[in-house]
Amino acid sequence: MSLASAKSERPSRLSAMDWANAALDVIAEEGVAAVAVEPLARRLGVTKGSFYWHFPSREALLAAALERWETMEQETVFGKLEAFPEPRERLRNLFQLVAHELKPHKIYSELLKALDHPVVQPVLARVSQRRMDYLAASFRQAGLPRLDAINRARLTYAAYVGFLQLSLQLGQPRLHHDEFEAYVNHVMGALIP
Amino acid sequence: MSLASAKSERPSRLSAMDWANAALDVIAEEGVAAVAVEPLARRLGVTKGSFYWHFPSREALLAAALERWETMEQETVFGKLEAFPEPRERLRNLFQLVAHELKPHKIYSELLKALDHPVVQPVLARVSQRRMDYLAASFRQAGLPRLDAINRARLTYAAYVGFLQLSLQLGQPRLHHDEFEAYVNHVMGALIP
DNA sequence: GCTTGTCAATACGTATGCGTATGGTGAAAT
DNA sequence: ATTTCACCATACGCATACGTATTGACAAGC
Repeated sequence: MSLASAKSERPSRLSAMDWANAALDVIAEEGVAAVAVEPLARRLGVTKGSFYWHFPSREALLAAALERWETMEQETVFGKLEAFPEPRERLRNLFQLVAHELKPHKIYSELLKALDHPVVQPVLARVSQRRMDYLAASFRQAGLPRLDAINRARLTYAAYVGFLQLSLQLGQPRLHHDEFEAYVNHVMGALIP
Repeated sequence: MSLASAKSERPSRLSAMDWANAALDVIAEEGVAAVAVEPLARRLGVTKGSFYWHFPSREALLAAALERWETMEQETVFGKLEAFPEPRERLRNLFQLVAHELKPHKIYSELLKALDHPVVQPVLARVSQRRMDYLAASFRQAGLPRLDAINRARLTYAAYVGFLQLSLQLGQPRLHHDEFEAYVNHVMGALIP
């Protein structure tokens, strides 16, 4: 635990980033709708008098939190994949990556449920587009024709999004480790050329 | 327009089913969170004094609406497919069906975004499970081994759910008719054995 | 024609959320 | 030691939502 990161430490004084981080925590746990000023303040051990010093509105907090998430996102997901130059191998590792680190995808999953919100929509549109472009480029390098690569990327990303919602939100494919491993292998066999 | 179905007809007196239908309309248009008593009453040209005669609470309305949707669901989606006994052909028609009738899937898509709600969750769990079982059985009949059929069903349904969220909610793959047709063909080529 | 039952209007109480205004506090700067 | 400023508490106004209680309208049945 660092100086001012944990929730129950009372760092005495907060910064705007503390609020943004707390907002991201709440999004991951209870969704965007649960990001309310007074509950957040209680969670941080202060009152909303503090909040409105750091932010002019709830929307501003959401925007700041999402901006923070978007940059973190880009580094973690794409950074780890540049180590694999061979496209097929990179795709395999992409699947393994999103398969074994389900927790960091909770936020993405919750944001999918809040696409009505005008602040959320453009952020998720950018992130999703970047990822699909990345997928399409990888499929292209793996030998698929241009249009096939694009459609395969759409299908692959849709499968990712759908699996996220079904497992994280619905709890539907409640798979154990072995079943999950078998599913990932099946997906890779079906989607990687 | 029938006797008491349209929104601006003022049928003078309402039934519980009218409220449930209106709730489903609102879910399709604005999501579950938008199902509020007073706005619904305004929409129907009455006040909430009417509502609380038909239903004891908002939750009861949601439950009634979802029950109605679940039964309608089962008839429309599965009924049209029993005409095709050959499994591969049936799968093709299933894809074509959900591909060309996107509007009836709006409710499903909105319910996916409301899985936090305790009334929504079990309904969507049942519907999704039935559909995945149906898919798995079809893949099995198409010649896939048991476990492969199950995993292929998971993958296929995840692709369906993901495409729904990406297109209906995010508006991400904003495809024209030809592109869409090409995508569906690509999906069928990749997923149907 | 009077009663009864069904559906609806009105008024009220309560909770929660956003945002504002204003005053308070403690630590650092001078 | 005093001032200053960043941060926070408190109190308020307002809107929206759920739910209750009471009264009213209107058609059907007797």
